[in-house]
Amino acid sequence: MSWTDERVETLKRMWAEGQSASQIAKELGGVTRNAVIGKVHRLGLSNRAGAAPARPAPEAAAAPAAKDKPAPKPEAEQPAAAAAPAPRPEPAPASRPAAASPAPEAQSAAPPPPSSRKAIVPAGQPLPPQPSANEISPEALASVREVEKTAKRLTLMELTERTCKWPIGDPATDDFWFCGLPVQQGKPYCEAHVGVAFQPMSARRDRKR
DNA sequence: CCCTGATTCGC
DNA sequence: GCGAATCAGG
Repeated sequence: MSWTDERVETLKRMWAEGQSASQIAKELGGVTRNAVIGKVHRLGLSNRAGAAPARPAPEAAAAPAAKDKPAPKPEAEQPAAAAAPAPRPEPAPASRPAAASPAPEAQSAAPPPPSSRKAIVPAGQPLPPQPSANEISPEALASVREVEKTAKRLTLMELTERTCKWPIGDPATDDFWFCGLPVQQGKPYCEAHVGVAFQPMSARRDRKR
């Protein structure tokens, strides 16, 4: 795969959106996160908001000796960076593009409690893609079935923070185990199970009787 | 252990 | 220019 304009564009966009290099690599396909990071650097768009610990000076290493080591120029870094001391108006930790709320009218939630309350957190994102369907997507179901074939079949005691805790089988029988595949970070389940565990919203109607 | 980005350097 | 290997940190 090569860095076509299109791919570079996607890279730029996603990087700007705060997507991680691995996510971008996954999206692009055919490249590793290393490749993405390398490209990001070469493109000169490195540090996103203040999240870069910035490797301290690696320090000019030892002796170049006789090899082809042109005189190491101490200062020869990014020319562009220096010229643009980007002022950072918003220290917002969230790198999400502010949701467009064209409706200035009331309607919006978030009734700000007058006071006497601990500062309420700004509130989460507007949960964008919410398919109205309360059904599990066919793909999700399919992948679950697929996954259950390759699951690690862990026992309760074998579960860790990083193993999918999705139960499979009947607890009343020996045929019961936990998925055990690597969890999706921050979630209790693997990707496939997260897909079915966190449904958009369940319209669990009380049975219509 | 999982992840993140940063840097180096042979290609 | 590219990106694997490596590094440093969370």
